[in-house]
Amino acid sequence: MTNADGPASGVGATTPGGGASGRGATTPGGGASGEAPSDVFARRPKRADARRNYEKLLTAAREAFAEAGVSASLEDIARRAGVGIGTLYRHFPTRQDLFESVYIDEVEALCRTADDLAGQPPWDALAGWLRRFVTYTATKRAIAEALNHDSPVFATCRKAIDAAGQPLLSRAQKSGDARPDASFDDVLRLVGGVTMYPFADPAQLERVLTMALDGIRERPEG
Amino acid sequence: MTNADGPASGVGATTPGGGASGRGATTPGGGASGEAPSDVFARRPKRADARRNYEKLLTAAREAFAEAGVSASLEDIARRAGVGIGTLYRHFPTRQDLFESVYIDEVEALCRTADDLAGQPPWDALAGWLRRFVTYTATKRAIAEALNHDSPVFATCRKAIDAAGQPLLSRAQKSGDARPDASFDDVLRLVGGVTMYPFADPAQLERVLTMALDGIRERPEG
DNA sequence: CACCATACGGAGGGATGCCTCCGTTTGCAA
DNA sequence: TTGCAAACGGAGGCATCCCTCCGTATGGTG
Repeated sequence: MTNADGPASGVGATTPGGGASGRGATTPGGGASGEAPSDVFARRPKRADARRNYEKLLTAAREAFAEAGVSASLEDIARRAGVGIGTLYRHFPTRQDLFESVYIDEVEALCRTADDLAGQPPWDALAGWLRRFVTYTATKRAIAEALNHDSPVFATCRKAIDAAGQPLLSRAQKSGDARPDASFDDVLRLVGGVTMYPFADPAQLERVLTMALDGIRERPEG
Repeated sequence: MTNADGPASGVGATTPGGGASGRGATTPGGGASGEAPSDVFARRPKRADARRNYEKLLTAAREAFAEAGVSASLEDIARRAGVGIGTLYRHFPTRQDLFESVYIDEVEALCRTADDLAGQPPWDALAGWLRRFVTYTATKRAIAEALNHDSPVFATCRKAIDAAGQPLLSRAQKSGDARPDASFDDVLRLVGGVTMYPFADPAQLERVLTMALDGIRERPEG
């Protein structure tokens, strides 16, 4: 797995001292109980009903952000999830927390697919992962501009994506399939941009994606 | 001074007395003015102070949208422009009007560059125009998601862009420079996506743009 | 079963934004 | 210079959202 280590489980639990929104309370820093964090990101609640509501909120938030963008009303999200507004705030003290949690879910799924593709030939592995990356950006697009890019969560996720995808690119470059003068970040920008606007026609997505991949591919001869 | 003109033309002149934001319709029957309107979009006010404020508002709006996104406060925009909120509403009865006006400005500039490039070799002309297109999308990005895609203004702009760029692509395809299996819309999506996120490093923008253009280019061998 | 820590729901105060309305100012033509 | 239509500014009513607070409900354990 890509996660090298896992210091405290709650990467983005609550904003540290300096931050605004002086809540706190939830997920107290002192909860050093002996749980084995399965990954860096885990921070699900433990009681059954709480966990259920947590999931419902996450789903509702994903939908709401996709539909209404980053300015979706939190009260509407609570309504969609069928819980009270208070419950939303307990789980996600700030709007940022909600963004981050939705985002983290996506990143985890994306990183997992890199492992699944490890056995493929270099170019196929890279192309396959980039295809998966496109669906990731489609979800991310809605909340990207509001994600706090200085947040430690964001940095951690970015590192996880790099760790998952960078090897695939390097391998394809070593084998001569991918052009050598492209950085990993270049590639992500090119491919990620493809979903800037939603596609009505899946066939078109396929065509555009093919063009993007051709742009990444090494040209046959000079 | 000496503004020698004032043809009351325009796609969406100010809403008539009643109130509802019924757009369009204008299309003055006669076009009795002696001047040939250089484009379909013009709808500037005629009195000097009004025109001045109109421009100030447009500039302020462009800035505000770029910074704060589509949900920028209208009152803040009026403040930036140094005019009262009432003035803003007189010129732009709805938020959509403001979006559209900013957008139209950009489209006009983009279309003009197509003419400038007409004399270039096929591929150079296409590539040059697509480079300009990138800067257009950078501005558009902020307001794109809020633009009413059903608006007649949007449709008109889209047509104008097609009319400006499509010939460049066709020419490059006929000359064998651009791949034949790419529609104009495909190309715009690929290139436009490049600016999904702002670039800190101009050199990187150049690299990614090169990759995108390579994806559009016909591959050397068969 | 009984207890209590944990979680829940939603009313309500405060803040902000949207948009209208109207008294005042100003450009410009006679 | 004068008169008036056009444009201006901003107060204020209404709507919405954010977030807190606290009484109530419930899961899980002894």
